[in-house]
Amino acid sequence: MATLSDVARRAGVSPATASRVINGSSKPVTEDLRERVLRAVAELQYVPNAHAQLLARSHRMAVGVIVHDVSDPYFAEITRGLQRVATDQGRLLTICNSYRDPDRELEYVELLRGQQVAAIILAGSGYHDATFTRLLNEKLAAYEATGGRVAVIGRHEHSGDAVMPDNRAGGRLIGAELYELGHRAIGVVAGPAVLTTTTDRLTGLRESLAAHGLSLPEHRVRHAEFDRDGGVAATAALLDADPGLTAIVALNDSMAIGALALLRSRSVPVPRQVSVMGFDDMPIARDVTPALTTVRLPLVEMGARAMSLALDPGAAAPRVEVLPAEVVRRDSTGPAPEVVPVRPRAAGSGASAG
Amino acid sequence: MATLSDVARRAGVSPATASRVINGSSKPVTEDLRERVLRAVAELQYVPNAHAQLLARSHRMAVGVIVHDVSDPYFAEITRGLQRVATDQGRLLTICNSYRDPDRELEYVELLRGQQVAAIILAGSGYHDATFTRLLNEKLAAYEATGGRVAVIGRHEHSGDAVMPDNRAGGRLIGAELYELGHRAIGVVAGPAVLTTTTDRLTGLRESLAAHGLSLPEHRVRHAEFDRDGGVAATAALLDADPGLTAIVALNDSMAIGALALLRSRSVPVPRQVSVMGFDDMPIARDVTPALTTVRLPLVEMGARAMSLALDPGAAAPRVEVLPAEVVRRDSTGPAPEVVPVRPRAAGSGASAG
DNA sequence: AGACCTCAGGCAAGCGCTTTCCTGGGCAGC
DNA sequence: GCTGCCCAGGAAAGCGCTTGCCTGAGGTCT
Repeated sequence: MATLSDVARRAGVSPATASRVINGSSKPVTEDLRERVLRAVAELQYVPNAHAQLLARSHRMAVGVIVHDVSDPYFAEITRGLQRVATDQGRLLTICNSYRDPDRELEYVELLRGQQVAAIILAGSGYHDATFTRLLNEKLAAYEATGGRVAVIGRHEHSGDAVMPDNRAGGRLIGAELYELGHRAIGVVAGPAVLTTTTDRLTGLRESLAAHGLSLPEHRVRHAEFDRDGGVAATAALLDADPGLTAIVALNDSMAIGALALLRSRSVPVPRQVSVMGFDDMPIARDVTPALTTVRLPLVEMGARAMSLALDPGAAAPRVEVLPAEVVRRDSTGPAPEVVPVRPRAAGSGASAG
Repeated sequence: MATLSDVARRAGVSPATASRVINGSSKPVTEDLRERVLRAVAELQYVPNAHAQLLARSHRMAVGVIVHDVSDPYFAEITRGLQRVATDQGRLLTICNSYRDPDRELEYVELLRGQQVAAIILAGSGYHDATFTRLLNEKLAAYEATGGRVAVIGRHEHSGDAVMPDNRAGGRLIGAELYELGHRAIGVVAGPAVLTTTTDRLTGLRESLAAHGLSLPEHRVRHAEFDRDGGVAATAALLDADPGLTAIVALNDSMAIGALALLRSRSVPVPRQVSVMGFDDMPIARDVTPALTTVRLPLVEMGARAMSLALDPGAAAPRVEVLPAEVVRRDSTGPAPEVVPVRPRAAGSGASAG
């Protein structure tokens, strides 16, 4: 591997001059020398050692991101937003998948700290786990104490800058929507109970149902993995225990897709017999059949905002931006069977604010 | 930021000893000192500077991966395979998205080289572009000359180790399948013509149709972006020009989903009036309606194999592993209308090897 | 009891780069 | 013609870590 000294030697200059030419330093270099250096670079196919540069330079350019899983569309969208702002500001992104393992999340905080990133962004639900939360906050505090910046997406446990999707309001919207359609027997396909996202959404749903004097008994809430197969399993359990359900709420779209798959396999007509609502509005939601009614979260925007917060030197007080959720009506919901709906519905699949 | 010297000073030992304790060096350290060092580490929340370590150490642990877009399920699956093998061998993965921009791909090769990665893996279609190919090969050769390892997935332009999905054979399978079902008026929803993946699959399809005396006129092949919206656009163009088509082949599943969406919006029954076949077998293919008949590629396996090749010091001769494609029959294909099918089909949605 | 061996621990030389500070040559000014 | 200034280029000091080599204390063998 060619080094800067090799280049300098070949060009007949000092490493200092070579460095200045290569980095376009403000210090002027004679045209003649500049050319010789550039020729040497080309001839040797020289590429600077990024680690040596980082070690020698003072300022850090990279930003670290910890998500549950980038290949999950929810995080893919958020990452798109993060990426956009980062690229605009000439920052490099290091993306880490925790695969919903809190320990791995802690490890990644250390790893990113070791990589000297300028900021760390934590995306995705927090955990109901006091020990973990304390440990995480300690590590983040240590990082911030040495000048690192931290921003979180959708986690209340951290006291710094945050972008918060309004999960609870989204849950309320679902309750209102289904109540209005006449649904009274509602089952919930929920993600792991240990995730705050799950409980927030559930709390909102409960609140709006309670406002109408309805409660959500425990046996009508089934927890499973936050993915398609979890949705299949939870829906099956729900239906087996309670065949009379007229609506199923999945606490994210992946689970909703699983729910639809199970209902189809059992030949349950959606929405004629059972309505299904999801959460997140991932891109695929419009392409399943029936197209999924869901609660939209501005995922790309959330990523963009979080990155802006992280890169902006920042006010003294922590900034918290709450982004609203809205209902997107498509074809997977309809009036509860045997009940006159409160409000007539169009058959189309257009979206509208909730 | 605490440094190793800080730790050493606080523990009352030399940096050398501290380093040995922290890295679990083979050199023995007295229990007493070891404890003091570890305590100092904890108290200072010390995390080693990864760049300094990489600079000081000789061996490289990270592996670089360049894909078109990880959030595309095709690459997400491949990445899963890469990740698995990398993790097993204690390697860290740096993932770069080129977003199908050849220039960005070149930049990333340099970037990864600068990061001193042990290997670079290029996943995703190559380009029909001689200049780019030459440039890329030059850069890769320079990297390999300094001990770097390179493996590619699905690119013939590189002469080293490679994992090749059998795109051409897959194309042939599609042709055979549709011919057998009686389809004679077939349209193709294709990705960008500049991608070798597109042309390979198309070539295979043409070959099998030619074997039956059929040709594929240019106006029945529409090129667009390799995603859902590209599928919508190309299918619309296809149908407008030729309403009598009985089958549509999409050269990947994302486009196929777009095709299904467009057909639904025009109320064209699938597969009764038009059959649709995809390519890749992404996970979502089974959850759209009708479930998508497609050609399965062992994506995870491809990633795993590529990583194995890249990490295995390697034979002198380049190793090329060709992985087979197989048809997965689901519900989006059926006999051509007005034609008695060559072979009767079951109504179920089970998958079976082709 | 003396010579020798063993082994824990420290010294210091890098890894490849950036950047401050210094040097020495060329020029203008007096 | 001499002093002083300006400026391009170089020397060298790190950045934070690893590791080969050396040292000196303790133990062993005769």
